[in-house]
Amino acid sequence: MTGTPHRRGADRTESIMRTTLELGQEIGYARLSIEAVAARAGASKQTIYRRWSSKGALLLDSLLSMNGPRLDYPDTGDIVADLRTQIHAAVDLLARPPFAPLFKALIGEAQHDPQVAAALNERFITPQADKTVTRLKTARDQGQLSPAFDLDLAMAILSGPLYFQLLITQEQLTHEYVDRILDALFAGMGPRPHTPTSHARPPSPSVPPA
Amino acid sequence: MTGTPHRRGADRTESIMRTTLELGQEIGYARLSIEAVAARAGASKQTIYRRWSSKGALLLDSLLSMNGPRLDYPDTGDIVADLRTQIHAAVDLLARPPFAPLFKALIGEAQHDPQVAAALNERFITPQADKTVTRLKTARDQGQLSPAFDLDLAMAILSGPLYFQLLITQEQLTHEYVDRILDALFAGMGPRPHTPTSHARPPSPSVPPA
Amino acid sequence: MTGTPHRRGADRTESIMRTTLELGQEIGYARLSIEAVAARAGASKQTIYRRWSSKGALLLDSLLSMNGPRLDYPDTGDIVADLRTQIHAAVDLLARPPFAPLFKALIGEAQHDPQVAAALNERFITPQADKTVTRLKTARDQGQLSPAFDLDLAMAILSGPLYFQLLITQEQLTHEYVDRILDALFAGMGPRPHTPTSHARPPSPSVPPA
Amino acid sequence: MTGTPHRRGADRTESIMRTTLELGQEIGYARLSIEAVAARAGASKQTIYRRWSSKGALLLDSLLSMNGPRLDYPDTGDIVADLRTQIHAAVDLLARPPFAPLFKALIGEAQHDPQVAAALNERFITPQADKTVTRLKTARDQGQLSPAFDLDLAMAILSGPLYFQLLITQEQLTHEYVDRILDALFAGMGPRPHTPTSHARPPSPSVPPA
DNA sequence: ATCTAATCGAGACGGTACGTCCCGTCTTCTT
DNA sequence: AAGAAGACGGGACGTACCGTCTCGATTAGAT
Repeated sequence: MTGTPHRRGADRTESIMRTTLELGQEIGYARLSIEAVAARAGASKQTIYRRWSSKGALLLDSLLSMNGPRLDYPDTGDIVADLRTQIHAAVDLLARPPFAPLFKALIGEAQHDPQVAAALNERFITPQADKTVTRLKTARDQGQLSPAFDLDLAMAILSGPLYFQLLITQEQLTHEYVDRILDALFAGMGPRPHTPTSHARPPSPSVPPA
Repeated sequence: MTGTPHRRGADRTESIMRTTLELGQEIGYARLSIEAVAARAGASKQTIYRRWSSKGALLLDSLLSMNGPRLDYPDTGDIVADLRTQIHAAVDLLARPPFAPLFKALIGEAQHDPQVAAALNERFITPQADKTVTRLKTARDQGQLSPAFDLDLAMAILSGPLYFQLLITQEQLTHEYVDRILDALFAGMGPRPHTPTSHARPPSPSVPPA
Repeated sequence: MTGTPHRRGADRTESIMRTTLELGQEIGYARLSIEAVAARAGASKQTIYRRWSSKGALLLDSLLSMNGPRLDYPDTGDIVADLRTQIHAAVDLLARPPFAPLFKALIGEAQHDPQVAAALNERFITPQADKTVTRLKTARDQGQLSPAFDLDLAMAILSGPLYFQLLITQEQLTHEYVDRILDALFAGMGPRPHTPTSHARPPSPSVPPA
Repeated sequence: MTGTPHRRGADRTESIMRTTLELGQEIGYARLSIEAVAARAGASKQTIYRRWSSKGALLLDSLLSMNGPRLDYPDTGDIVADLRTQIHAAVDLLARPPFAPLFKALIGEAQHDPQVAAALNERFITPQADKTVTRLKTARDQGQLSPAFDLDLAMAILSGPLYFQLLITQEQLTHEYVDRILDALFAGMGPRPHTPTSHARPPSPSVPPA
């Protein structure tokens, strides 16, 4: 007689994902084994393999199941402030413990598992990109964005520097760093009469080109 | 005294690294085993473990040993053109077969192996960043760069979008895409009288030195 | 419920033991590796380690599983003849090819593996000793044995010389040699009027059954 | 610079053998490696391999080099007493710590290494047997031994039971046990008017009862 | 309410690779 | 010339997990 009777379906799915996150946080993704998840979750390996085709797939689902603070854009009318708000939230969730190591590991996994890469894009990156582009479109219509700015590049330009910090240099990703990146991006690298962007401050009456 | 551990030592080292790249290209990093490298290189596992503490460390060394086309900056006087040249070269080497999969896998490995992450930064990323910053400093002194631009962010802003494309969306990284990113970055996202940047065209005599 | 762990369990066990004996005979115990047994038996190493904790334990089980000619004592009424019969059978089985080398190796293993030593005694030596003592008791009651003879020493005195020949001098252990030893033991080393023991000949009507 | 300069020849030989015994006593023969002996003795592996062809050969030499209390027979005129004295000495040396485990291991090694078996016989067993037979011959001439006793069997019959106790049952080998064996052997197993053997007492005038 | 089919926990199984130990040979440098 | 040091190819160790596979016990829905 086992302690708990066999529970089925969604029940099992959910408890396996919860265990995956727990165990992943404790020992790290690299040392996480399906065997160990099964043991800790009181599930059989079959039950896991029935649902997920790989460790990466399991982790992806587990992370997405967190249903953490929804990463949705506010619209206060100030695009830079809104980006800042949203990116701060994303950074808080994904670039800090306890989930940063797992999120990073997931991206690591995507480097040699095309299925994980595809699923990650489909279920997380693209939706996030869509929201960003939508919000930026509104801003462009309001004149807060250079009309020449190529929105297709938005995600790469906005997120790229942050992923770089997260994945490559692996230095701490602070709010202050996010702000500096945003300021630099809005100002541009090119030479011009230095019109100090006001974006680092609370929403000022936007759109005042002379 | 030669400085090298022994002739046969260096010999073995080199042949093991060559085999690692070969085999890694054939079967992919994930399925690459130290056992298999040893077998193909005609070396014993100990000989490999004597030199490298992990598969990641071995791959890092192997990739760096390629001594491929040196990724050094030209200085034609036009910063955008020079960045373009240099980044095109980097993309050709690292974001295309045969090395892209291994380079991606290496970064993947860095996500759960701090030693690999540290070595990657120390031996590849930081030197590359230093060269970039040096070249940008020259450009700033020549007025080709916004004096307000924070050079500490340069690598993140310039490389981030490319790594994003390489690691996250995993879409093809073309020269054309690089150019678009560069243009967008120099123009900036912020609204302003659209002074078309000249960077896509041959170096214009921008701000002569006094 | 069958009592056996599963049909396939017993199957595997049996085929591994058979392979052990085969391979052991071919290449000798010293060069016998669990790795090789696994490979030849088409089993995984884990399957072997699940059942046996060491090479010695595996060999012991394999040898005992032979269920060769049962080494049981006859009782013809003539103790010396019966000992001779039984010891001849034991010698034929354990002191000659194909099993002698493995049996010797097993005893060799017992010299540095207490578990093997204990198991060897418990499962082979002691049972054999018990049978011997039982048969000797009957003989003593019939006056065929010196009443002063210490039965606790029986195994050591009867088997010792044979193990000495087998393990130490490593000369051939012939039936003739066994007979000479038996004669000498029954006669004793001490001086006395040489009453020729009849034991070297067919059972003479010594002490008729009542 | 090493602490001690390279010493040569016999010096090295002797220190390696000493280390072998030391280390063998500490960790047991099974876990004793030539690598470890070399390290502890401050010798190179070559130096060991130059002198000994196997671990067994090294151990044999090391044990024989002890030059312990010479196992030579006294001749007090009482054969049983002399055997007792000599065997007690042998047991004290070889069947007790610290050398028993190594001696047993050596015999174990002889079971799968014919070279060790041959050397063990040639250099230890046979010489010992010769001494025994010589002493027994004297005793026979003095009428202390059955004239029918086959001296070729002497070693097997006298030593066999002790080796049995040492190698097979692996129970403690006490002086008392030795005495009981001697008594039983001299008395013989066969039935006869129970003439209590006097062997446990000082040499009584042997020679048969009329 | 019973039966049947799906699902589960448990864990054996063949397999691959791990990282380690030690083998016996070899090369190099030291004394 | 002899030795210390230790690199080297090789073989095996015992372990960890992989993904697949029985095997009964449990459970839910169809009868």
